[in-house]
Amino acid sequence: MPRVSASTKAEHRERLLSAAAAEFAAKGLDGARVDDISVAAGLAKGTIYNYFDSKADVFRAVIEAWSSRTEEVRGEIDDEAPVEDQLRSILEADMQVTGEIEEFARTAFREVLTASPEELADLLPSWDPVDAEIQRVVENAQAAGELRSDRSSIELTRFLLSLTNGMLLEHWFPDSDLTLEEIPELVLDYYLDGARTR
Amino acid sequence: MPRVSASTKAEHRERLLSAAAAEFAAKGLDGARVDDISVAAGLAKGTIYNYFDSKADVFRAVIEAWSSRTEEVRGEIDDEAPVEDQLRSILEADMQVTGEIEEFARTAFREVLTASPEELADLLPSWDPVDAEIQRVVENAQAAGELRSDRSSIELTRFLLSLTNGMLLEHWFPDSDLTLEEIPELVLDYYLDGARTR
Amino acid sequence: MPRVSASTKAEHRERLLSAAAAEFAAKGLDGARVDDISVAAGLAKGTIYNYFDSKADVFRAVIEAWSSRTEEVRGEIDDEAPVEDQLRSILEADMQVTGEIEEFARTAFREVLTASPEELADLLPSWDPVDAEIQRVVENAQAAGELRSDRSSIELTRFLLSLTNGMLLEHWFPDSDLTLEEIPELVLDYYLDGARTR
Amino acid sequence: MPRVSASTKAEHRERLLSAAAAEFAAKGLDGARVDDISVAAGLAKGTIYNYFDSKADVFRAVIEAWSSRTEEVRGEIDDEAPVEDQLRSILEADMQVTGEIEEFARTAFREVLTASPEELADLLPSWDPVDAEIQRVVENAQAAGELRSDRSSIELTRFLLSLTNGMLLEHWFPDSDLTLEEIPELVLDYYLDGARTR
DNA sequence: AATGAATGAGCATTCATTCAT
DNA sequence: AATGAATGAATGCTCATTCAT
Repeated sequence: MPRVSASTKAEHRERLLSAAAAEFAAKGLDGARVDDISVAAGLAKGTIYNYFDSKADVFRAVIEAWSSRTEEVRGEIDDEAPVEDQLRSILEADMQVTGEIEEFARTAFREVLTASPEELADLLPSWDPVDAEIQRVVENAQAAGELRSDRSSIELTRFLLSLTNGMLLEHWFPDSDLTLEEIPELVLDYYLDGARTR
Repeated sequence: MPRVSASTKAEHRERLLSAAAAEFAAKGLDGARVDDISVAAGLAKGTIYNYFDSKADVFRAVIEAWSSRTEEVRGEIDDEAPVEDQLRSILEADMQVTGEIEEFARTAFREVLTASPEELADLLPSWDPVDAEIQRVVENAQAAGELRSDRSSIELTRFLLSLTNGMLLEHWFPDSDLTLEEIPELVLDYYLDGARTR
Repeated sequence: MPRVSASTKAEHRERLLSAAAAEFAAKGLDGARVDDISVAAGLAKGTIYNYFDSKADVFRAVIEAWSSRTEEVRGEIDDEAPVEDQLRSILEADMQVTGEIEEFARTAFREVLTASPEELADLLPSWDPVDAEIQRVVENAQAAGELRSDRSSIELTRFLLSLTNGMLLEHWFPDSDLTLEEIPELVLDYYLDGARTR
Repeated sequence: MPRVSASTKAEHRERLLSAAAAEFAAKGLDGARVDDISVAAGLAKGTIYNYFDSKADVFRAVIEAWSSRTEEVRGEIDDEAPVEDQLRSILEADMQVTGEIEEFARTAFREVLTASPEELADLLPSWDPVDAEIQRVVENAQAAGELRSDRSSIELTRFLLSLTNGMLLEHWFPDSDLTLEEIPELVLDYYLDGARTR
């Protein structure tokens, strides 16, 4: 019989992920110390290696947890609602989850800008550059005539993602007064109507 | 009498900055090795410390050089031109300079996302969150009725910066097919007109 | 009632010894991992500690098994045969057993050269420096006038052992083309007649 | 100007090699700690890495020093002398040098028996299985009719090397009473005349 | 007996920075 | 100013062994 039950093991894994998110958030990927994560999770320094292969593996697992959490929170999108509302609920869910792991998210963003693609591949299992869910909403809206059709759905999706990511960056700039909560509304406004006088 | 003339010293400093930009670009801030920078500049490994106090100091100096270069390239903006053209020339100049130091820019972006504000203060001399030049153009355009007036010039400026930065991020994502050259036109289109059908 | 029968236990022990021999052979004493041995034997990683006290204890047990096997294979020596034939059958039996555990034998040899005598004592139960069986054959041959009598039987025995061990070493040198099978004949030739012209 | 002169640097290297030989001798290759070697040489723990790339590199360097020392001590061989005398002076020189680094030699022998060829390649720059100097002497002696000609010079050289190595092994066996000094004479006697009654 | 999670000592290597020359 | 040897703090990861179940 194992020394701890499967449920204890799962709990330990949770605690490690949680401690890791905090540690990465506070110190960044390079700055975080594996031993500290393990100890912060209430385990001995080496124990984390019973759960993860390496520091990069821990990082990857935290990202995955974030990703799952996002899908979970997004929930179902109502296809019949105006594009505005559909996008709003997606953006709000995203910002909510991002807020939950606020500081880790910043670190994760940071690592995407890692110098070498090889290292990056080590950190992210895969990176789907276009968000499928958003693209679906965009396509429907184009079909319904709500969004421009002179740009492909991929292009319009990237526009939304770029704008959102840019806002997040802005939010993370030192001394920024842009809060996470305002982002969805701002993004929607700018995304849909642009800056030109109508 | 100094052992090397002032001009030699200036040249050594240039070479160090140049080597540093390349090294930071290739390996990131953490990954770059001070020794390598000094040697790549044709000097002995310790010599860089006669020019800079620390690795962070070198980084800061590279950023400053980049910043100066940006202002230099932008040149004068024609106040009378349509807002579209004014913004285009700013964006094109920015992308040109970014292109010149492509990889370093990515690293610099990355470091702005550093976990702790203290460390960041160590890296960046100051960080003016809103670009004054762009804001001026926006204000004029609002006055001329070319841009919406229900948002402040600060807000519209941030919109432009966020979108541009988001596009840069997109450009730097692994396997992205978005090139630097296309960014100004895309940004302008999205910025001015948004995604909604007109 | 024990949870496994005595015969199951004996079989587990066998499997562990066998897996250990393979592991030590492939990785050496230091390189071998206790966990791997246990798992390779089809048991859980900690189970090996129900059979052996420590890694050194496992190693010792493998050596003992090898030693028993050697005696078993040698069988009876025909006292009446020429010394040449007696020695040949001993050497051939030894090389056969060595061949059976080829790679482990190399590791065992290696460990005999361990730096500290204390560690060695931990690894080998005892080490009888002169092989009694060979010495008996040598003594008989001296009595029969077949071997020189100006050297003691101990000396002549050591000569044989040194030469054989030296050949094994040679066989184990990287890129050696000396095979185990040729060793008995070569050893006999050199041992009996030396290198000088007769 | 460097902080220490070239001669100081050379001396440091010597001290490191010396400390390394002692450390490897006492603890074996695996057991030796790089830090300890550096500190034992009177330098800070990291300084050894200014002289060598890795632990394996240090080991290699000690082997090379041993090898050079052997050539140096062997000196010139008198081609005209009887084969017996030529071989004796080679063997005596070898045993003398081996004696000088007695314990390290044992460790080096041990590592030649390393399980994997790749690791070995990491330790030894190259391994010439037949000693050229001895082979030359053997060839001359065969030409002069002093040694058997039914075996190639390579074979007879290997015979000598195997016997010598076997004796060294014997000498290193725990509780052996065979001294290094006796080895040359014993080897010569056995090598030339074998064990059979003449 | 069997299991396998937990433990924590142990270690090679890196590299920013110092400073004697 | 330039040099480059010396320094030593710092850390990811391994693995023999323990022991609760």
